[in-house]
Amino acid sequence: MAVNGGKLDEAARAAWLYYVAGNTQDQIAAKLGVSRQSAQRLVSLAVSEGLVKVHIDYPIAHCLDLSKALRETYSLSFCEVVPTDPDSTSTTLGVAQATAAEIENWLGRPEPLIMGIGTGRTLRAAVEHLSTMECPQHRIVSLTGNIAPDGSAAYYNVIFTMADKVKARFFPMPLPVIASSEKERETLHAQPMIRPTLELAAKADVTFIGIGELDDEAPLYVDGFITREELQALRRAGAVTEIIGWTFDPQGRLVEGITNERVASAPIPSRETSLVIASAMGKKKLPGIRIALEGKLINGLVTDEATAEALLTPSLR
Amino acid sequence: MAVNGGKLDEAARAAWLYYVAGNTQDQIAAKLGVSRQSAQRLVSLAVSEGLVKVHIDYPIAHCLDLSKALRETYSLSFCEVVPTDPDSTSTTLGVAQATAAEIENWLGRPEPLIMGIGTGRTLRAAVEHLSTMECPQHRIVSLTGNIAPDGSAAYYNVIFTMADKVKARFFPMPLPVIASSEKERETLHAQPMIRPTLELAAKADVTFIGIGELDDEAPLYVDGFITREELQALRRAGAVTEIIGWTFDPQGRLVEGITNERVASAPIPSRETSLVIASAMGKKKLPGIRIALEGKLINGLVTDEATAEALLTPSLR
DNA sequence: TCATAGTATTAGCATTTGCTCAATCGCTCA
DNA sequence: TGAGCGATTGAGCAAATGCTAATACTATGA
Repeated sequence: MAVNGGKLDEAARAAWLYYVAGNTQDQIAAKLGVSRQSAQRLVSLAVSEGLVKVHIDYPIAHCLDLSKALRETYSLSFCEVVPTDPDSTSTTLGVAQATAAEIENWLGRPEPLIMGIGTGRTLRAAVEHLSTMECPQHRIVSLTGNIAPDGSAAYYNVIFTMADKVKARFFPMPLPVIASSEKERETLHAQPMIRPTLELAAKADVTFIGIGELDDEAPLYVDGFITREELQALRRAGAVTEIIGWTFDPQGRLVEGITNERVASAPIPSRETSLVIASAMGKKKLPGIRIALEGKLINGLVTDEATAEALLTPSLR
Repeated sequence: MAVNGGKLDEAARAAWLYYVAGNTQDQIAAKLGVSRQSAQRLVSLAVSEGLVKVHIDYPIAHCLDLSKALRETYSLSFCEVVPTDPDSTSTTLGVAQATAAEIENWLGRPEPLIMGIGTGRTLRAAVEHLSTMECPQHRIVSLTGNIAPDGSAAYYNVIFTMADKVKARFFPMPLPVIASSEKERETLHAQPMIRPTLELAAKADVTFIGIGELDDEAPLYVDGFITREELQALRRAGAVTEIIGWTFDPQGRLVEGITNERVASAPIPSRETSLVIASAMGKKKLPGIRIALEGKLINGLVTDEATAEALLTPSLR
């Protein structure tokens, strides 16, 4: 650790000399007393370790227009649109960074607040972009259980990753994502360790969530929280999208009778009294995002240009 | 403006594709439908226009140690130490960026606050690194007059530059930096436009200042606020450093009888009830920083490694 | 002491980037 | 209409960067 820390220290220094002071790698090598190649390694290590944060501080007109249009069309309190890289296959590029910036923005406030955190690939990517911060005044509460079907910690439950980066009071949910029966869920929720956490989640000032698909790569199915049969039953019952374990039909209603009665997650916090921000982009998520917007399941959105444009084109449904 | 804005828009997009999405300039050129060289130009334009903000998000152990040591030695409430580039001749490299980040940090808070702003090269460089922000809840007050001896706006009075970047309520001081007599100063200060500004300055929650030398390149002299004779007289009277127009001797006392009676600046706000952060680095500023620290003229500091180390070496005085 | 596995370092090369200079474009004004 | 002039563009090249494969080093255990 000390060795590794020392290495990162050097990497940070090299990256500083490179990006901030504008040195070439040769100059850095000379200053740090290493070879040119080692200097290059240090810089690229710093980049790959996420030590180097780049952001483009200019409101691109088209993105601003889209974000304004989305805010008006769906009466959102918050909306951020990042550029699209047409060739990239990533489903988080840009959105992750912007979400991280918004999370940091909230955590940077001195007055204590409660932040709710959902789950998923996008949110995980966002959390990986967080800076290390000290904010013991805040409470961060997971909205979903963190126990995978095999008993291990669910990988895409981001709260533990977040705890590595941010010093705050964390409230994970030591629960499965979906209980085996409605009764079990009630029992679990009544536990003295769980109840206060659920109450905290309901009081969140701001909440960040992802939006899940229910196609063949549905995260809920891929991660083993539901069976293939349950997935198919959900789809037959009209479920199209999933948010923190809850599945919704195209009208934004919870699909009844299959898994929702057993979902152990907290409900989505109130959109009347708090901010619920979804981060999602990409064609596959489009129907889900639309449902979340039209069903008023969210009142904040981080997405990319291409998705924003599609959301503003009413034609294809 | 529309043309220029459109250009910056493209530049921002190119920079985003380059730095965030990780494209090469050839790929960017293809996506934007321009030549490789044009793409390169757009990216470098974005960099030179300051659209690209890079920061290294890793606490370099040595810098942290120094900042902690400085905090303890001089009972500071705030201290930030940035790396030193041994070859750089800049007197602002790193410190400007770190100061800008700290200013942004304060301005990002939702609760209204009063920020005092001094003057000088370092502060100006810091302000140039600020992002554009909307924060109408805050009030930003200049501690020094902004009228140069020739009647024009004083260049190193940073409040107008800051107003270009940040949307807040600004309170400049339509005064010369040094009045022609003690009496004139009293008259000026009694003016209905000035008095409330001075009162505001005294209530600042946080204040950012630079530290000026009194050698032959003393900013006060170079910018024409004092004559060569006055500079020499100040030095003979023991003055070593200058903060927002006020000159101090090695014990941190105001030097009497030469210019201080005529300085039209607001006093340095209280270090008991507010945070006063100085940004300065470099050998030439060392005596000034020392005086500010030992004389308790400040309770916050942004500096670089080399300067920090020198400040912690008591030997040479 | 020596073998060994894993890690770190170096050399060399292909790619990418930044810069200069000459050519072209587009706009203004006579 | 066309000369003049600044701004923009593209070609070519030198510098900087990133990658790969080969080599050296280090720590561990027999």
